[in-house]
Amino acid sequence: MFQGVRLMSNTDTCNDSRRTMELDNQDLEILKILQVDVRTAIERIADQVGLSTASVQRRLKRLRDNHVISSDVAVVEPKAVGQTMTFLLHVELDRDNLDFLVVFKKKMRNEPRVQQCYYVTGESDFILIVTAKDMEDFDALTQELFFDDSNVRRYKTSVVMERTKVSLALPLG
Amino acid sequence: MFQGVRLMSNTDTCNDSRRTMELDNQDLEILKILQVDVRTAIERIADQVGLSTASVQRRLKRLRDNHVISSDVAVVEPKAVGQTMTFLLHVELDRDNLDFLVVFKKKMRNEPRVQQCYYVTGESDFILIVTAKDMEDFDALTQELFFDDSNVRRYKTSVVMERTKVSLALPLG
DNA sequence: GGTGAAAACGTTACGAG
DNA sequence: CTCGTAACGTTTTCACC
Repeated sequence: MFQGVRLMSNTDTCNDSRRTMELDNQDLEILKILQVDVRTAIERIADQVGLSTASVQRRLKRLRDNHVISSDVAVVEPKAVGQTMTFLLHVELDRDNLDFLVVFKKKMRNEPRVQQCYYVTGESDFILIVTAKDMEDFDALTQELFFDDSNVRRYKTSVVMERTKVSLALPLG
Repeated sequence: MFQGVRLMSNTDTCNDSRRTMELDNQDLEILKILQVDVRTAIERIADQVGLSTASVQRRLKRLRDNHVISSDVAVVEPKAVGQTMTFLLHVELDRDNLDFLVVFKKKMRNEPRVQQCYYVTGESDFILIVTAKDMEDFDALTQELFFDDSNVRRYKTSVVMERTKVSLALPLG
């Protein structure tokens, strides 16, 4: 019985609607606006871009269907919800074993206090951006992530004194 | 002539509607949902939280007016718009002079390729998360940011091999 | 905090270029 | 294949309970 994953041959088309999509200037204009405020009325976008609402609508649907827009999120102010501290961690793993990597990444993705996790070149393996309510919360987190049954060789903590710029916006056009 | 910054006395009230607001579990539930998808219909949120749409509506307005929700953004997929590379930079400034700091921060906020900028404790002064179209684009950026008329003592580049987790979501409740 | 009517908004079908 | 117009359905908003 065939239990493996069905792989695509070279000639197959990758049909997960993630193929690169051509974007014209008007698409980019739409993205520029929505990157700053998703709640902008389509009518207003239409005015600004010089298209009808229907056209903007269609483009928007295409942008979302093709995962050019990967998500639409409300950005919450950390201090307003008691997350008063931000840290930046450099993490070095014990081995470059693939299984450990997979386990570690999964752990990061499942931990809400880890906002961001980057696998990088250089001395460290991973760089994490982490929020915590207070020092105690942070200590508990490092305990969970790095001591209890872990393959972390060492880690280095930087305290964020100021979140000078925090965004996911991209340069467009 | 008075040229300094007008400081608030201890007894002044900071009247920018950014004062801490009490959040109950239902507010947190609303935030949890919107953090993942701002486009969730209010009716659906109401169902999930166990309130009427009007109530959710009012809470939402309060959350936005009080900057608990600081913005609503569309997250764009970097690769889809030609931003194929991500870097993490450690930057050390020449002096801890306040004016230099202010100038540097402003530069970071005005540069679209700098997505994030954190002022941190430790060896480095700043940590940047940067996107670029390619190596050439990245080179141009470092040139602009760090060489032309700058107070940067040194910087270190890490190439991001994988954006394992990239979000601005916070742990709530 | 809930209800419901009015208004605003997003969506889709259609015909045109 | 993409546009705009216009009618349609849904969602949000708001005065009132």
